[in-house]
Amino acid sequence: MPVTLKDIAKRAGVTSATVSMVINNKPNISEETRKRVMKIAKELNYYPNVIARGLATRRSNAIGVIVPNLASSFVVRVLQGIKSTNRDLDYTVLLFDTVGQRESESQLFQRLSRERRIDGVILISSTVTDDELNIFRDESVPSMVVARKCTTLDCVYVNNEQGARDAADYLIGKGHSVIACVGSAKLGLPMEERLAGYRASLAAHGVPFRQELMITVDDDGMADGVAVFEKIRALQPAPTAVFVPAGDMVAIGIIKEAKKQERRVPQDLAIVGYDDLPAAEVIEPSLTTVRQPKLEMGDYAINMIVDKIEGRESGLKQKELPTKFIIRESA
Amino acid sequence: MPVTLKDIAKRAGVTSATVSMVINNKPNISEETRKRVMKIAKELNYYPNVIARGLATRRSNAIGVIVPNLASSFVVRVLQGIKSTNRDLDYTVLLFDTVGQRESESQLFQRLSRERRIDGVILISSTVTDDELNIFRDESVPSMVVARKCTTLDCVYVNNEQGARDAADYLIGKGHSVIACVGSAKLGLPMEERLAGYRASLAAHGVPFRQELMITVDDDGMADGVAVFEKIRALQPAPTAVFVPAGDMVAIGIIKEAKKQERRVPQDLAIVGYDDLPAAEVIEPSLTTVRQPKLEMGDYAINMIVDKIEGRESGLKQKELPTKFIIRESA
DNA sequence: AAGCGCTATTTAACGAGTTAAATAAATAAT
DNA sequence: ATTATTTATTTAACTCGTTAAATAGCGCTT
Repeated sequence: MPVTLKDIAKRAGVTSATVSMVINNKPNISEETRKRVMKIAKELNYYPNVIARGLATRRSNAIGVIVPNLASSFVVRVLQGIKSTNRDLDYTVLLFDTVGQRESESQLFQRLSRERRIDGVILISSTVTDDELNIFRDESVPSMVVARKCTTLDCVYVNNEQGARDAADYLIGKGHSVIACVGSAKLGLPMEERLAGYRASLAAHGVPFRQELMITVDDDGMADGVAVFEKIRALQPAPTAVFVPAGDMVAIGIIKEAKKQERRVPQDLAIVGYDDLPAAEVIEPSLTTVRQPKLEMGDYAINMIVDKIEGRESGLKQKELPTKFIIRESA
Repeated sequence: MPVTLKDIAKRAGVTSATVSMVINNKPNISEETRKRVMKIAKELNYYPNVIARGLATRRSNAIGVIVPNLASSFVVRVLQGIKSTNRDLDYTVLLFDTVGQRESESQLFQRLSRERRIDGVILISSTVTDDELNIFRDESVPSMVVARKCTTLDCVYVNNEQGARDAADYLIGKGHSVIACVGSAKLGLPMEERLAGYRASLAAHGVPFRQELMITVDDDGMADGVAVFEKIRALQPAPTAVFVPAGDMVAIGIIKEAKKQERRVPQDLAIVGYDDLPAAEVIEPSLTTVRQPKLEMGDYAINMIVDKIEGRESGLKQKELPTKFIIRESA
C-alpha cells in the first residue's frame, strides 16, 4: 500500500489538509510544520496520487496526443519534438493513434476529455476536416492541430505554398521547364497549398502550366513512387524534373525505380521531395527536398498547449513556420 | 460540466449506485431499470470518469511505455506493435522517454506506479541492468522488458546468438573468411550475444577468430558508420566482408562511405546489418540484414502484460522470438 | 397472519486528495 | 486589559465513482 497524505499526517501530528497544503506550497503554514512534514514525506518516500488529486482538482496533468499513424516518420518526428520539450513541463503524454480505428478523431477526443479528463490535446493531422475541428473547439479543452492551418482552432503549420515555390523556383532556375508534379490524395489542405505554390512559381517565371504533368498517388509510401515512375516515363512532353509534394518516401520510390531503369538522377531526371525525412539522406543520390521543421512544430505545440492550460496564453494562435529548402544531390 | 452518474440517477429516479451497477453490467438489476438507465445514459452522452473510477477501484486502465529514445526506428516499430494490438485491449498508453532524463528507468517507473497508479509497464530497453530490473519486480506492478533477456522479470527478446550466427554463416558460405565485425558500446547484453554468435559461427566453420577485426562504435547512427569505415580500410588482413551487429544505421553509414571511396558493395566489401529497419530498403545496394520481429515483440508485450493485469497469466514469462535473415543486395 | 427467501434498490463508507469556511492561538492596536 | 487582526490549523464538504451491507418489496409456505 503506497503512502498517503493521511499516513504523513498521522506521523506529523497534523491533519491531512495541512499536509496537502505543505506539499502544494500553499501559504500560511508555519516554517516548523512545513519542515517536519517535508521531512516525513521524504522519509516515507511519498508521491502524491495524481488520480486522487485529479479528481479533486479536475485536472489530470495529462495531454492527449492523437496521431494518424506511427508508421509515418513525419509524425514520429513531431512526436519526438513534443516529448523532448515536454520533459520540463511535467505533463504525461497519452498516445493514441487513429489508424484503423472506428472512432473519428473528434469522437476519440470527446471520449478522452470526458473519460480521462485530459487537460489538452494535440492532434497531428493534415487531413482533419473543419467540421471535425469544430467539435474540438466545442469541447472546451485546449487543443492544437499540427500540420494544418485552420481558422477555428489553434494550430501550427508550415508555409506550404512558399515551400513548394522554393522547390519549383529552384528547378526552374536550373533550366527545367517541363516539371512533373506528384501529389498525394491523402494530404488534404497542405497538398492544395503545395500545388498552388508550384503553379505560382511556374506563373511567376512564365513557364506554362500543363495539367497532364500533374500526377496523384493514393498514399505516401515508397511503393507509390515506384509505381508512379511508369506514369512519369509515359508523359508527353517528357519531364526533365519531378517535384514530389507527396513527400520524400514517394520521391525515394521514384529515384529507386529511375535508377533501376537506368535514368540518371539528376542528369536525366531531377527530383525534389518534400518533408526531409531521415531517409532523404540515405538514398543515393541524396534527396533535395523541402524541409518541414518537425521538431519545432512539436515543440511549439506542446509549449502553446501548456501555456493555454495554465492560463498564460489565450486567444486563437495560428503559428506559421517557414520551410527550408535543402539542396542535396537529386536536383 | 460533463454528465455524471448522479445526473443520470436523478433523471431515472434511482440512486447513483444503481446506475453504476447498470453501467458495469452487474447482476440483480431489473430489466426495466436497466433499459431506462441505459437509455438516459445514451441520451446524455455519458462517459464514465475514468479518474474517479480509478480512484475507487485502484485500477487506472493505463499502461506506461518507457522508451529510451524516439529517434530510434527500432523503438518506434516496437511501439507501433504495441499500439496496433492495444487497439482491442482498451488500455491507455502513457508514453515516456528517458533520453536526457535525470531519472533512471526504475525511478521513473516507481514514480509512475505511485503517482499514476498505472496497471502495468512496458520497458523497451536492451541496456537496463539487473539491479534496475529488480526494482521493477519489487514494485508489484506487472512489467515487461522488450529487447533484452532477463531472469527476474517478464521479457520478450530475440535469439541474438542465432541471428548473428545466421549472418556469419551466410558470409562464410559465400566464401568470406576475413569478416570484420562492428559492435556497439550501447547495446548491452544483446550485443554480447550477437558477438558470441559471430564467434560461434566462425568456430563451427573452422574460420580463425581475429581480435583485430573487432571494431566497436559508441553509438548506433549513420555517422558512426561513416567514421568507422576508415578503421575497416586500415585493417590487416583486409576484410572482404563486414558484419554489423551494431545495427542497420551503422551498416548504412559504412555502405555510404564505401561507395564514396569507390569500393563496390558487395563485390569488394560485403556488408550485413542487424535489425532490418525501413532504411535497409532505401539504401543502394539494399541491405542484407538480420530482421528482428519488432512489431511481434510489441504485440507480445502488450498482450502479455494485459493478461497479467487481468489475471489470465501468471508466473515468469520469458519469450524468445526468432530472427529472420533477410538477403538483399549488400551481401 | 407470521415467517421465509428472493430480488431489486438504497445506504453509507471508501478511495486520496483539495479547498472554502470555521476556529483557535498568537500578535497588534486602542 | 480588551478588542481587532493576523496566522496557523482543523473541520467538513466536495470530486465521481465502487461496493459491502442493510433494507424494502413481493410472492410463497405453513
